[in-house]
Amino acid sequence: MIQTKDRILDAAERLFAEQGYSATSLRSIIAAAGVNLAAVHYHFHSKESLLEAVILRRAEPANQERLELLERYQAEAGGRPPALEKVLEAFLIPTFRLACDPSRGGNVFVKLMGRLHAESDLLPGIILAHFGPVLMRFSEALNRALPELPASELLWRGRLAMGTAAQVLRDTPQASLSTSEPVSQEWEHTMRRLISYLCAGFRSPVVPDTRIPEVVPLPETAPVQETK
Amino acid sequence: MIQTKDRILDAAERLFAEQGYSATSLRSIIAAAGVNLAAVHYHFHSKESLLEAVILRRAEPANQERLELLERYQAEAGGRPPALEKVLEAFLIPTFRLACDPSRGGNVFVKLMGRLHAESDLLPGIILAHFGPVLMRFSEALNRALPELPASELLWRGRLAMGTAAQVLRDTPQASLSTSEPVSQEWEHTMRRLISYLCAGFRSPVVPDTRIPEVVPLPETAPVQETK
DNA sequence: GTCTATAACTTGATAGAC
DNA sequence: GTCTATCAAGTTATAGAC
Repeated sequence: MIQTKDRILDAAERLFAEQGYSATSLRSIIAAAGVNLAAVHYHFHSKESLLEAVILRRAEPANQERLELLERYQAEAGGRPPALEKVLEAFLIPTFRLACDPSRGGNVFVKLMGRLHAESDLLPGIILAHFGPVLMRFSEALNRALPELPASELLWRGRLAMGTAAQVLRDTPQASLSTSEPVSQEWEHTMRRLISYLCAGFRSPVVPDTRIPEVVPLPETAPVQETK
Repeated sequence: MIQTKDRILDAAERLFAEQGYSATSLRSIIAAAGVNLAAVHYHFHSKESLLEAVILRRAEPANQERLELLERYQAEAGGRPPALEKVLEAFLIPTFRLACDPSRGGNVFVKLMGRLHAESDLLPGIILAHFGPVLMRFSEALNRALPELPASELLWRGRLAMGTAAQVLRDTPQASLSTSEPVSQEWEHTMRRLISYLCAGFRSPVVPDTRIPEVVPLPETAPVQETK
């Protein structure tokens, strides 16, 4: 029989994904899991810690996979930086693999991540800290795949890409979850389409900043010649 | 002195945007607005109706503007369908105009919309109904701007674009709100960059569907002629 | 580890005086 | 229209028996 701890995690994962964090009460979770309220506090101290545990259970191995994939692609490229497509793939494959493996939460978890991405203002920064190293490695890889793009623009587009991906994770229906093992076909296609879309965005022409730069007044004590 | 009703709307708008709908209590709203709890129920029946009122106050005129702009661009194009850039502009200009007019909620409202876009599973469909006509007109315009793109792909990319825009609205800092009137410069630039990014995505190559089509078995009892 | 019981508090909503 | 007072229900969290 499945452990109480896992049943709580499963139920919480599903309900958080469906209704959001604050809209989901611990009581609805224990009802769905068929366990006692006190068990939640025994295993996970608090509601917030429960959310963190729900996330870490999936995100930890997925992030590991992401780094391994990126490293492999870098090795395959033989010294040269891997192409943009490959970098995105290294990030998205583990994501979509989660999405089609029922034993790893299936569609539910990625939906949760898509949600939290918007709700995250009130999320404990601790959670985001777990994604820190991964994000750093990938932004570095993006930088090398798009050397022409100014760093600030790259950062911005990176965030847009995250928003776009979150959108896909959120509203892709939970269709083929009950189907057989390599459900991947549908997801594979979705991922290819997403990557094509994202690459085009990353490579779109940079719009020059035509703003009038703010005039920063020189300190009064500045000598005359310094203005040049 | 400002009416109670408006003070409630203002406070609710800000708090919903900052914390999300379910995480914001009516009591925190009345505290911020400096009004009585009963006043909320007097003016807006319920919490849900309050949210609806908050949205409609801004969305109604913005949607009007969107339709007018689209119509103007169509007239300017003289019979021919306006370019993709123009269609996106017609949708986004009113959005970003909201974002830089302090008297119309400024950054706060667009942030709320960015949030609700993700939280919307539990939102009353009534609200989305108000956007219905606008979305219909624009998807039609998009279709004519991109005649080569299959309808299903266009719909999908349209949703991605909404997700991308929501991301921008959500995390653009509330910087220049306190600055002088035509704050627009910063937003104008942001909008241009967003449009460039989105156009590239819309025009990215379509990934062919390599999935094996599912075999639909014919019903055994079906007579040959009856199907028609 | 799992339960019951309950504390301590917050929530949305309403009735009724002014 | 605006207030006070209050309801009924729901919330997270904990103490203590088994």
